[in-house]
Amino acid sequence: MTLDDVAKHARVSTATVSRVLNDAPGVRPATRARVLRAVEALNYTPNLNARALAGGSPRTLGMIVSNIANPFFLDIFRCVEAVARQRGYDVIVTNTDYAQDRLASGINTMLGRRVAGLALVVSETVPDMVGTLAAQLPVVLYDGGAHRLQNVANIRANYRGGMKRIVEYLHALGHRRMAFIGHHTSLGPLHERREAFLSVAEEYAPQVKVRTVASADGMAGGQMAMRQLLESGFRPTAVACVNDLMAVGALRELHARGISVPGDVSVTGFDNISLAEFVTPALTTADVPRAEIGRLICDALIPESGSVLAPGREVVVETQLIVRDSTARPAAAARSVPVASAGAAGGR
Amino acid sequence: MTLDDVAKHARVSTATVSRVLNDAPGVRPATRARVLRAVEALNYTPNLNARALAGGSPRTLGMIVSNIANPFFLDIFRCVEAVARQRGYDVIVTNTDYAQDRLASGINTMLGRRVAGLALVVSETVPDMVGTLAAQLPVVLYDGGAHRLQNVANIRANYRGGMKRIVEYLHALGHRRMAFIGHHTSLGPLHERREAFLSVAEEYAPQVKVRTVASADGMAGGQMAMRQLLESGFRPTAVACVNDLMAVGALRELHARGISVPGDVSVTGFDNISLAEFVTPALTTADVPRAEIGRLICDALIPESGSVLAPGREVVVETQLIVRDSTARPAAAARSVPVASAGAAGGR
DNA sequence: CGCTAAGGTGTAAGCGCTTACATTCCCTCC
DNA sequence: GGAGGGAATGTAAGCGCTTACACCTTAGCG
Repeated sequence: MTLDDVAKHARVSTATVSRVLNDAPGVRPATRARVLRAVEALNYTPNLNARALAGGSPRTLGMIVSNIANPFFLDIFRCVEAVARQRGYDVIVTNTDYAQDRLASGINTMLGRRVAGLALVVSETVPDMVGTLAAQLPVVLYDGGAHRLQNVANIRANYRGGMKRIVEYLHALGHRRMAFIGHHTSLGPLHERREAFLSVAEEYAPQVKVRTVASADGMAGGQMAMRQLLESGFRPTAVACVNDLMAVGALRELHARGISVPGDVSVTGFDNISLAEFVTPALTTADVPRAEIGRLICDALIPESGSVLAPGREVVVETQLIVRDSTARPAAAARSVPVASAGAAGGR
Repeated sequence: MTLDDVAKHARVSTATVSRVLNDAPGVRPATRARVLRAVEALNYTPNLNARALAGGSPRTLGMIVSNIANPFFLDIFRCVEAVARQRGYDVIVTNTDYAQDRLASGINTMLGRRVAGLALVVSETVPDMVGTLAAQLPVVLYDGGAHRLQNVANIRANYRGGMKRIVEYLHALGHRRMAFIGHHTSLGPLHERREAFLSVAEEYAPQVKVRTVASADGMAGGQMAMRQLLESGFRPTAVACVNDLMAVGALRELHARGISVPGDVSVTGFDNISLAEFVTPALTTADVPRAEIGRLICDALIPESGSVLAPGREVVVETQLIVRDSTARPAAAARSVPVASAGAAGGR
């Protein structure tokens, strides 16, 4: 089924059919109706490849995320999709699993598809490619960290601020031995959260002892990290996790060992994915507004929208502390007895 | 950057460049090297649209799922992607949120992109369109239910069998008042699970009392359904949920009301998503082998692979009961006394 | 040494669409 | 009634690629 078939059937030229399909002005209603009828009758589906090739605006957005299994990324994707869809775009997504080579190949695929714009919602190092990339199409970077670039729009969440709020909250509750559970701590933006944790904790040093561990992103990773932490001998009264998913894993390990949360140990997450409300105990976390991020991404990528976000500019979205049931004052015993094994003061 | 540029740079014709890029035989190694160097130098990315248009095999698979926010579907997607990727294909996915019109538009988009094959992993009614669809490209249907079609490959999980095993297991534990929590119970395959629950329960009638409720798919829906169930006055000692995600929501509601699981009420899920292991208590569920499903989908869609799954054929994958901590014998009181306003046992 | 047969490489015809430009049509107005 | 002017429609040139086919080497053989 091609445009030509439709044109013949409707007894018009391909140009007219094309006009109807792209609802361009200047087609007599009668003609338009005839064409639409032909389309219907022939069950015609435009060939998107041909359309893209011929230079019609592609109306497809590309998005690359680090870990689509993490609901945080998934939420962003869904928000972007919802907004884009509403403006007549669809979005194709690809996943890197934090692997840099997959990022590169993902970018190439997107480029090859000639997407109208590309959102890079990844934590891993963005190859130099991105520099030249921005010359070819609108690009927006979420969480680009150190790789923030001159000529692309940058969105980032104030992770430092959020983590600071979490640590201060824990400190205010009376916690003096804290740990941080992260993943891929070498990657820019993830590194930042760990740094934020450490530097805020340091403000309270030497009063507050810290320790950090890392594992793979995900619930299993969180569980593993908590296991390592506990086996290290360090006995934190509060554990801050780099994201909610890992916190859920951490919770699991604590439960398995009969350590009560928040009775014995407080746990915090980050992101405020919907799961955070559903685990037991419900997670204290920092909300990262995915809907807003999604909207910003679309604004930056779709020309029609009055973009607030010019290339080269950076928008910082704020996080918000959400207190639920996984945090509480440390047990009296823990508060008074400083415990010697707290030797391993964190990273650095 | 076009093929032409590369050709000029390498001082060959576009045909030769194309041959190199598709590693077709019959290019002198020296020439090949020169072309590759030019590609490198110019940082050339082939235009996938043009390639698809020109009739090269598309090497892109399409997949449509009902609810990508449900890890079950996401897992299938990831498995399909992994296998496809390994065979040089990439896959684009789109999401219907159980809406039939979005299914139709998704199919059109996929068709428009001229994907090499299309996997329909949806619960909603598949429009007649599918009939003609299969004439155009390889199509595989997962869970097509009643809409199983003659000319497409069908994969389905033995939900009935899995549900039967769950109900029998619960019955064997001594449960005599059971409920079922579902969603979209009008949709074929989802309807099937509810029916399976009811018919198995009926075998034990009138000894076993049942009740079913439904809400939206997802944790919030599960919570809502459980709330409705409890407020209805019916006091089941066991609740079977249509999937793990809803079970997690149900768990939450029980916890909020201080009803202990499995002490007061047993809960089961379905699918065995990874979250099922991480919630407290860990969910008893039925494992649906997503990896196998993913492999079957790829086999059906990618011609190279020695497809076990010819069009028109149906493959049934088996489920397996996974017993964890959310099920137990009903409390003695519940077994003898028909009504139990379960005392607060709650957390921990 | 000339002929043939491959193997390498180039040429050019599309693939299905969009769009600038040309053409036709139908009114309007003098 | 004919000229002028929009509005409606048609024509055709690509978009970047693949591929059948033509062409030109080169090597092998008699």
